[in-house]
Amino acid sequence: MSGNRASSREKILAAAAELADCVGPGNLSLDAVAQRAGVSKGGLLYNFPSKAKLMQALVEDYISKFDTDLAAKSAGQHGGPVSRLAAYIELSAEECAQVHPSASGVVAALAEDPDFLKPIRNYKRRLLDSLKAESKDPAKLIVAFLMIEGLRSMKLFDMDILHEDERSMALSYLLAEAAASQDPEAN
Amino acid sequence: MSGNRASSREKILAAAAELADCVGPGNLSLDAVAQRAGVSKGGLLYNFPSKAKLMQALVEDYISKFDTDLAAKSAGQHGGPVSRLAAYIELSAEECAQVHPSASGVVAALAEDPDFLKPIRNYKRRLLDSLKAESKDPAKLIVAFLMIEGLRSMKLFDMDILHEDERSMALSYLLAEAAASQDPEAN
DNA sequence: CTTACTGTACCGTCTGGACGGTAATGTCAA
DNA sequence: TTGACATTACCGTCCAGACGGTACAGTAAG
Repeated sequence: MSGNRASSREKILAAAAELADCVGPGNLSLDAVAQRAGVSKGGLLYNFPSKAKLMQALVEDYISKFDTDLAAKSAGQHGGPVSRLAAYIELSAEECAQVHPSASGVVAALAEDPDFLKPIRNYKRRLLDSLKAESKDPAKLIVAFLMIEGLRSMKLFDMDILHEDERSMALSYLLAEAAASQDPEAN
Repeated sequence: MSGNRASSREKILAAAAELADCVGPGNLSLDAVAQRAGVSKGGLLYNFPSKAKLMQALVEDYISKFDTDLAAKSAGQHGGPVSRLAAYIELSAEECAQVHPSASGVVAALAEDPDFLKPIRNYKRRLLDSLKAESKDPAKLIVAFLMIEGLRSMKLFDMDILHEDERSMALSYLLAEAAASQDPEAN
């Protein structure tokens, strides 16, 4: 019955993200995380030797999950393979539709030290570059990318002011763009 | 020679915003703010009876400055009066061009407690509604609004990954939309 | 014997904020 | 004009509590 290293790690990461969401990103304490995760503080520090490492892991975990999902969607997990832009748009839309912002841990990392977000910055830049390479209309790509960024930040920072019809309007615009960029005849 | 209440308030607010920018939003302490502002901690607490009030003031100050600038630009401070959408786009662009993110205090408030951002959410919703009332093409308004939101969040959270040509591409797209929404013949 | 913890005790540091003081600036009656 | 009192705007000190992190003894499973 004793510990499974991997499952403890995940429980702790999940607990940290949830807590950050409900107590506020700046008030994330190790004691609280340990309690929420159902491990002792000693156990927490056994898995993550410092708070900084926890934060780093939170961010890396978020990125790797997003990247895995993106690859799966792009490869055509349900339905045939789609363009990466379409996959990116759909995935972002799904993420924004979630009730629990899955990236609240990321915000906690920001509160602790903005540098923790550097991996995300790098990931985003690489993603944008790879999308650019596949796109025929860079201007429209930038428009779509910025819109998604806007949508995501609103959700993440609990600033979502859009009505349902406004959001669906934005989404249908994005998906139409993605389809156009994918299908040579649509232009 | 003794204190001017108003100037102390402003010095403190400015110091808090600057500090939040350079020490990280979560590490904003009253002592540090007091030192930076050139007042004692007691003096700080006299002007803002608690940290929460400071944060609130930071956010309100940011909103009111933005709103004042928007009104001035819209009324045609330099050049004739422009549409509010055009003014909004230009103002946001200027804000994003700044080296010092003028809203870093807002991020500090977020770190303390996400609820401090509610006034901003309300302001944004009202702004969007008023722009909508003036717009002939709500879909394009939403696109523009989301793009600006994306641009702003990137700047604010130090996630600005766009190259110069990409940013200017986005800006020229936005300004073209603003002009089109203003000038009935351009459609 | 090792891995993966639990649990407790503890330390040094930092933080918000309460508090008592005080100099300068009004206010106002005599 | 002056003295008495009130208010404003701040200073400097102090403190209880929270926090990150360490140390270490114990334990249950494989």
